[in-house]
Amino acid sequence: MQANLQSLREKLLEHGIQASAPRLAIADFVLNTRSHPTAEEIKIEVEKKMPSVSLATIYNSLHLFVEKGLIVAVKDPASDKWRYDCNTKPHFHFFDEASGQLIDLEPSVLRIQPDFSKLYADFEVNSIEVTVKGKLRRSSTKNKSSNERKSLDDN
Amino acid sequence: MQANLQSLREKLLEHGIQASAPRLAIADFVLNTRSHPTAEEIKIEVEKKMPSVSLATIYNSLHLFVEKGLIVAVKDPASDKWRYDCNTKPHFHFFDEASGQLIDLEPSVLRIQPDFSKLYADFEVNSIEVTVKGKLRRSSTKNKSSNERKSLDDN
DNA sequence: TCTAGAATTAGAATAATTCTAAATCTATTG
DNA sequence: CAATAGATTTAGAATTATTCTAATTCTAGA
Repeated sequence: MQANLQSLREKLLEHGIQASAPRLAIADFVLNTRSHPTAEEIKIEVEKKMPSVSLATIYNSLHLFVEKGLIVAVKDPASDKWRYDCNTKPHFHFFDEASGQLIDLEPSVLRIQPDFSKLYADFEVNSIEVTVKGKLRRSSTKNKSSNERKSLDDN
Repeated sequence: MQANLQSLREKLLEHGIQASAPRLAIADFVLNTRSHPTAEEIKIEVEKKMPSVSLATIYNSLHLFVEKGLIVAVKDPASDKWRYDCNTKPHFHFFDEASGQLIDLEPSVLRIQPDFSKLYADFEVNSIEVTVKGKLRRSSTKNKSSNERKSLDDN
């Protein structure tokens, strides 16, 4: 991540976020993992590079990132924690009831067809959130890579 | 509810739940509202009839009801609270971003078509949870009745 | 009526998040 | 380059929903 520190700074600026050392460290981790980390998990990771970082800064930064559309907050289906997702494109989530792991699902795995006359008569719809719950099959390829660092050309 | 106290007792028994005064009072409220109340809201209501009830009993009873399949727990999309839903049939939720209100949606308002080859290759699916977010239209009929007491023949 | 187990209770404990107020940093201006 | 205003960060306290604990009360059945 040393290599793309400059591009990370630019990405923050593009989103109207003033860069600072803690924000860069937080963004560097959260934008490059698929693991949907919690604030506490992000702190543990950021502390490795920046031992002085406080939890309040983690929360401040995450709130700002969410507000500016850099990342998305997702409520963990099982615990009372918020998780942070760098995938801001429309997608669904799979919740593995065995491990508690949250995994992104491409939009193509589900087609959602609203009955417009029923739904839109009463509601003005902004978003549709879908969480599929169940168990990961052990042989899954998605399974193996889901916690890895994102490759750089990935989005 | 005086009239159907006996049937309420039977309903608990059918679900393997031993009836007690607090449990009957809690069930009487939670099974007869569409408002998806929180534990605290349930306590306020139950206290009107039973001022001695403790929050611990509310939680104990709700956990038991959920475990026995009498009701369903739903995480509030905005706050950190659990809400309790007497509708145990498959359905979706609408979250009104203006009021914070959670409203049941009949399954017919959305058709969900999983791409079986993509989804079931990697995952064993137990449930699909859908929350539609947006704003209630002011003229909606659902809107007006959504917090009312359920009519008795309603499920 | 007795009793064992179940249910209830008050209040303490927990844990994620938010708040507060002081300290530090940073960008900009003179 | 120095001064400064505003932004950022920080430690630690506060908040809040929920869970835990241990004592008390209730209840069903012997």
